[in-house]
Amino acid sequence: MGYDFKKIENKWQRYWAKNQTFRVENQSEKPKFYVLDMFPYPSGAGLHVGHPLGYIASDIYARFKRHKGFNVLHPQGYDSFGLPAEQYAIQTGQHPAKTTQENISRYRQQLDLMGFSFDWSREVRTSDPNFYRWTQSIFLLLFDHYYCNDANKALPIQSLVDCFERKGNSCVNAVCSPSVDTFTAKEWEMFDQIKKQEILLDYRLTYLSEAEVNWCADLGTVLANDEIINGVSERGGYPVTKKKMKQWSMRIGAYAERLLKGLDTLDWTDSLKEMQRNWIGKSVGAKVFFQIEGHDQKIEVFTTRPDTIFGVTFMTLAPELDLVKQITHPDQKQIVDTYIDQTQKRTQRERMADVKNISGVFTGAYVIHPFSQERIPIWIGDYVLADYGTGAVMAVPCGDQRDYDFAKYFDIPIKNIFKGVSIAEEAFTDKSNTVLTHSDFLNDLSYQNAMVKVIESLEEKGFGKGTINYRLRDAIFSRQRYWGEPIPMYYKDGMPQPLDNTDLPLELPEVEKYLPTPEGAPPLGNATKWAWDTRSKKVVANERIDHQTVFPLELNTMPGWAGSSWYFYRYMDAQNSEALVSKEAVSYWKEVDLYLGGSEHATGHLLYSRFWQKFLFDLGILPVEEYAKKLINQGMILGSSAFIYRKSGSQTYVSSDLISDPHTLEPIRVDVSLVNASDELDLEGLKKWQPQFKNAQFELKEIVYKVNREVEKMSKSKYNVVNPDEICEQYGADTLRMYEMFLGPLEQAKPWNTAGISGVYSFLKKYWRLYYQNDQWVVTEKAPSKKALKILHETIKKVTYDIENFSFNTCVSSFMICVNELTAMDCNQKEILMPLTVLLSPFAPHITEEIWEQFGYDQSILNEPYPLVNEAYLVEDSKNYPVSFNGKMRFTLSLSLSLDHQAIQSAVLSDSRTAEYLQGKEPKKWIIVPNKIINIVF
RNA sequence: GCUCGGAUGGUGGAAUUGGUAGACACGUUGGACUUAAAAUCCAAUGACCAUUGCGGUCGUGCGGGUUCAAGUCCCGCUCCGAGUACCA
Repeated sequence: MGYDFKKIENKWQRYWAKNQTFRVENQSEKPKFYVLDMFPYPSGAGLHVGHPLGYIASDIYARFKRHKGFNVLHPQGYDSFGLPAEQYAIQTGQHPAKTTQENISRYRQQLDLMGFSFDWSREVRTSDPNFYRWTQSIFLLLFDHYYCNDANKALPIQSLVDCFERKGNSCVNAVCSPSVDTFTAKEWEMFDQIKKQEILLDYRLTYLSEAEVNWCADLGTVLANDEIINGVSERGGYPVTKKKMKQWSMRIGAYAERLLKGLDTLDWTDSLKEMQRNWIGKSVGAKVFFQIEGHDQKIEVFTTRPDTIFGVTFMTLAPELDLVKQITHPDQKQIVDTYIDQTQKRTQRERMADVKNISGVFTGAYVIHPFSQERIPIWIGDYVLADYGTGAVMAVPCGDQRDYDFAKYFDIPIKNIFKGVSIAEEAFTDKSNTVLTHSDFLNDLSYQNAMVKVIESLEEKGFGKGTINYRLRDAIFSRQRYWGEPIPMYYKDGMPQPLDNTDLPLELPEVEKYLPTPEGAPPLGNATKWAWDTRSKKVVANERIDHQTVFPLELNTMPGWAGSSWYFYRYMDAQNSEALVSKEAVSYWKEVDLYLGGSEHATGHLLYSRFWQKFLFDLGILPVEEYAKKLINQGMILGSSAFIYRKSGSQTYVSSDLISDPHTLEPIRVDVSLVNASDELDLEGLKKWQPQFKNAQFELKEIVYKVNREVEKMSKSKYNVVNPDEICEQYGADTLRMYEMFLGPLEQAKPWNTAGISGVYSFLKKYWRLYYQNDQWVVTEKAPSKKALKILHETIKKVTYDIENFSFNTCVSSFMICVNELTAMDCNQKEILMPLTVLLSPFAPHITEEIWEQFGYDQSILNEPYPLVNEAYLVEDSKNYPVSFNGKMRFTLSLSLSLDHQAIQSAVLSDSRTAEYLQGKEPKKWIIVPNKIINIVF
């Protein structure tokens, strides 16, 4: 009997489940190692071959580390709150919890088929009340803390209250909303409760505010910046507009600098770190205040080029600013109002698509230049964004291209303040090579020197201040959805009040409908039992609301990233009902040693989770400031869609090798399972697949219909999904695992192509035959040859090195070479084959278990690096040997395993031919490249 | 526009980081075994020239440079991918 993968895989998967083989304890003599995957959202479509790529890689690494003697934590769970389950619920009325449960079961089934070594006893689900109870708890902690810039960490809000009572807020250096006014201790005492709460809300790390949000009407919810792509929603591609709403936000900006600095300590790819750096968007510059003519108020601008302040010829404000209406001159009111109206009507997408069109209007108002006292006209224009900086720009057309274009378009004067530079065509934006002129006290200074001097002067005269600005904006935390974590807040006198930690979890209420209410409230507004009784500490029916002891609860839920921002700590202690994770567990596991996931989370999950980490670190709950020192991004596996071509308006389809004029043809996607590896379409299958093809006619060149292929994202709607279950059925899980690794470098995106899988499959069959031939096990105790040992140890060396560098594709190649050579030598000694099995087992765990059962398991070999062959000799028949030039001599050496330079040197020197070339001279310098070439300088 | 990647046979991709370019696999061609098929095994396979020899020439997107030696390092381009986008 040959290699019966079905029998073997089935047997071991059951064995592992029954014996809980991969269960891991929170204490051990061994060193610990934590391998984490980004947990999946269990969608209704199930897994396709792209999903497991990262899981296979992490599983290989986890199994390898176990062999190396580590206590390995390798858990898995589900990010099970989310929009698709809710949308499905809206359409069908099925409770999202039910569909989610079904999807999870299906996922689990598929994951088990691939033989992953997860410790399922630690499974987490973000939608489980026992889990989200702690997500809510973290929310309450954020609510109960503020960020102190002096201590550079989060502190309890009570310490802020103490400070207000003693000295007011002028001495407080904390991160807060820009609207906060200064007050004294006395004034604080005089404020009523509501006012006090309002002020505190301006400091809390999670706060409620009237915010301009990205509203997506089709989804009925607010979206975060990273959920919008090209001005439309990431999910569904619906238009997004701006809208003002009361929203919970997270003061992530407080951590901007630490999030930026922390990147330097992380072993992540440069591109990913760069993405986060850009997203945080630090820019160094200055705030400058411009007095408005005839008003008390000043306009505050942020600029990175305060050195060009004498080049200012106008100001531009974002049309959304409230200030605009206050300062607009009556003569200009109509035109300004019309303009504001227009911009508000435009969606974000239209505004973005329209970058080239310059628009704006003059307000009729002026500011006074702080240094020159010149009158400077104030314009509004939609190239200025309300939510970056202060929403106001000091326009320097000679030094900024957008200001330049705006000035040219509206015929505003342009003042050149750069010596020896022409600005007739475009602005001069080069900072490295400037000399200022027409700039009063900054004349003849370079960029660097002028920056220092102007900021000094601004601060001295009170005209401004050196400032650092971040692009990173506070993250909106409210979602108008049902299927998310309830926010544990109730409302008393319009002010939010937290539940106690001991009252958690605040469980999701049942609702009749999952749509927003007719009044436009979020879906939780449909719940009839959604009020908080402060005496019984229980959720009670809405009709009992009396605003004395029973209050309405918050209707918004948390966004998708809430649970995923800390789930990896829950795995350490998943059943704990006392704390989100116990001190013992967290001090043992500490942090994730290897995190694997897609780079699409660069500015979402991977940033938010770092923020929560730093916050919980400040509170002493977590022991480290960065939870994942090492991160690998697996590349996406893409689908290879198949297209057929219909003649417009007919039922005739033209084979792709006959196409001459593509314009008369409509491309139509067909299911890839109907197409073979040579791009030939199964016509009978197609006719059965969809009724529209039943009476189709085909124009063929040969006897087959050829399709065209195109690489795109794998998705059900593109009919290009390849299912891992089918591959497991046909070739087995071990083949699938190895083939996915063999496909190419882990981090690279690549199209799925089943064509090459037979190579890996025949490798495993060949491997099996090393142990099992003619219906019996054939491994012997005979001593192996030196040559066989060399092959083995070369493979151990190479594969060990490659696994540690996540180069799994070359590992598979090394295995193939090894088995090919061993087969050719007819090699079946136990001393060779057993170590090989240990080495291969992370990749193909089922087949290797089967072999261990027969011959036992010996891991020691992985910890003994290539001890057996360590000598060097010169290749006899090398055509290069020896070559002499310019006083250097080149040799070719054999024997890869010798890293011992002494051995190599003595091998060379003891050769008679060497003496001939050296002619008695002592070698001065050796350049040794093992197994390659050595240079000797003499 | 800016930032970061990348470009190697018919295809996916190797190349120990400056040391025999094309490992390994797919595909293709030929052969063995079979009544036949499947499975398995063997051989050839970058291009061109010579194939009555062993061999030779060119070759890692393009153009230069450094070096005894460059796919790899430096300078200047071209094309492709990803991220980001009026960020003042």
